[in-house]
Amino acid sequence: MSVFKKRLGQYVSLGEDDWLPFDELDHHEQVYLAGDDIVQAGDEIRQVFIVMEGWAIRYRLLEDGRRQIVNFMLPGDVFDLQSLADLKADHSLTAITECKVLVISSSVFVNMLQTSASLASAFWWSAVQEESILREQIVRIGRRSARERIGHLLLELHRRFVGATGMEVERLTVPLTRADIADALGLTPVHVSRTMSAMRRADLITEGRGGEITIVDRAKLARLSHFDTDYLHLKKLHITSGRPVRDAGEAQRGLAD
Amino acid sequence: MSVFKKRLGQYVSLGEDDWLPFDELDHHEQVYLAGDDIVQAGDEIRQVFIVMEGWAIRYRLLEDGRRQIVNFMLPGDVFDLQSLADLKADHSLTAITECKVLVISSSVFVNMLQTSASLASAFWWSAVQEESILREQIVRIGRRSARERIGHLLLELHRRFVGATGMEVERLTVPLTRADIADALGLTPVHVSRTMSAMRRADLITEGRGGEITIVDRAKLARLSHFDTDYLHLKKLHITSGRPVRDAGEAQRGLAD
DNA sequence: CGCGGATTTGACGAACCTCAAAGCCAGTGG
DNA sequence: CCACTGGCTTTGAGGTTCGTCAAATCCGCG
Repeated sequence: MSVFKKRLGQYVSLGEDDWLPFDELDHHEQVYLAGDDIVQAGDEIRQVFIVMEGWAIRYRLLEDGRRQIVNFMLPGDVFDLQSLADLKADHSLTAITECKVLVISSSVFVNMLQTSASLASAFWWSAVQEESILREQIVRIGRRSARERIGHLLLELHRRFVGATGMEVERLTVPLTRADIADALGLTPVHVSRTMSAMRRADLITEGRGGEITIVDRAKLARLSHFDTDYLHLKKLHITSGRPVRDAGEAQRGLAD
Repeated sequence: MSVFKKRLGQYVSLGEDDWLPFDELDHHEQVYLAGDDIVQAGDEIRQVFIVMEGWAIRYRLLEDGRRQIVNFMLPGDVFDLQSLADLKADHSLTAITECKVLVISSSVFVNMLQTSASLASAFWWSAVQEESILREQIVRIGRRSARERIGHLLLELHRRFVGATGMEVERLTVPLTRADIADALGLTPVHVSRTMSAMRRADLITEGRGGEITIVDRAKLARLSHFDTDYLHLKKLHITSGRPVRDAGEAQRGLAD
């Protein structure tokens, strides 16, 4: 099953049949190389995108060159649902690794949402989760120290990666430079470097070659970073007649997992 | 016309007829006093809320008491559209002045969206704008100095207030303490106080009694704060057969207005 | 007038930034 | 196979912005 069906499956249980209206959609797959723009600020977008492979960033550039990464797009993430409102993009999107992306015309997509209540519900969850991640990003950079920010971000990326791929990896390969991390967290590359060195010395993380980061003790790092998965809304619901109903068998409130 | 019809009217042109499905909705009005919680983190919300009067804040509390205000809710703002996905709130909402709020059951609200494409489009815009404001908040606290943050926030609040009420006020009455501003911008009350004093001395703002703030020279403050209204998506579109079409007569790109 | 909450001011400290040089790769070409 | 290159990371020294603590002031209100 594809990444993104797996990801939406974190929240809703959809059978293969439920996906039919989606599978019949007219779409095409597009490959972007690392560094390619997917969306530029000012573009009028008429498509919905779904990341199938690779990582991308959403960011804004200030006139003086400062950059703020707003969030990360991982495999399974759906984006520019905002295009359904037919607005100009107020930010840019760039692939940071080679990316395979599914492209669907907004109007075709809207039609699908109208025919299938369960799919609409699934994609609505995706939009809600994205917004929730934005809010958490605000808390992260507004009220946390450098070490907390980095730890918290790593835990989020790990959790999202596991959620999307279904692979319970220990080691997370993060294709981010120190500058990327800095621009996401409102820090400088230099300070990120220093802080991560300290985290390595404190046995919180280890780093291998090629951006491979291992979180040594997730519970410990979660405590130090005040990380709680609630905002990712990972509880699974069951769809019944278009209205999701909470599944009592899946109650769990996750600390670092 | 009510505040929030006026606000949604910033983006879509809806006649009185278009509002009929909405006006027939079963709803009630609720008054909250300053300090009252409207939503608490952890609540399972089944309602959509529309602020008619007053200001509210959406915030998260960390275990050690740190608070981050995620955004401000002004008259005309619609919130907890996320409740349509039937999730637990991951943040709290509190009135900071006396608030009059329209409360509508989520399921009733969803039905309305399905019957009226133009209303669905209008509320979709509202959700998109809210998300865009969140992104700008990230840029604001991630990559701007204290003075830029405060100036930028004041300009946003001013612009949103004018948009919602239709009143082209010069003087903005901001019911925020220094602690509120600090918690919104990732600063401390002390530093906010110092920075605003400096802004007064620099003739950027003046403050009267009761939280009344006047932005002396909007264009100048906008330049200093790198404020650009694009992210508020204020361009008006016309609805035609459910799909909005750009109105060529309204092209304008706003600096501080 | 006096109380309580918010704001301001001052002195000092910490977290994070800037500039700059050195180190570390991975890839390239001789 | 080795030297060279360019990008990223690390380290150091010193500076700035913002935070902390605490006292003083202001202001609305009973």
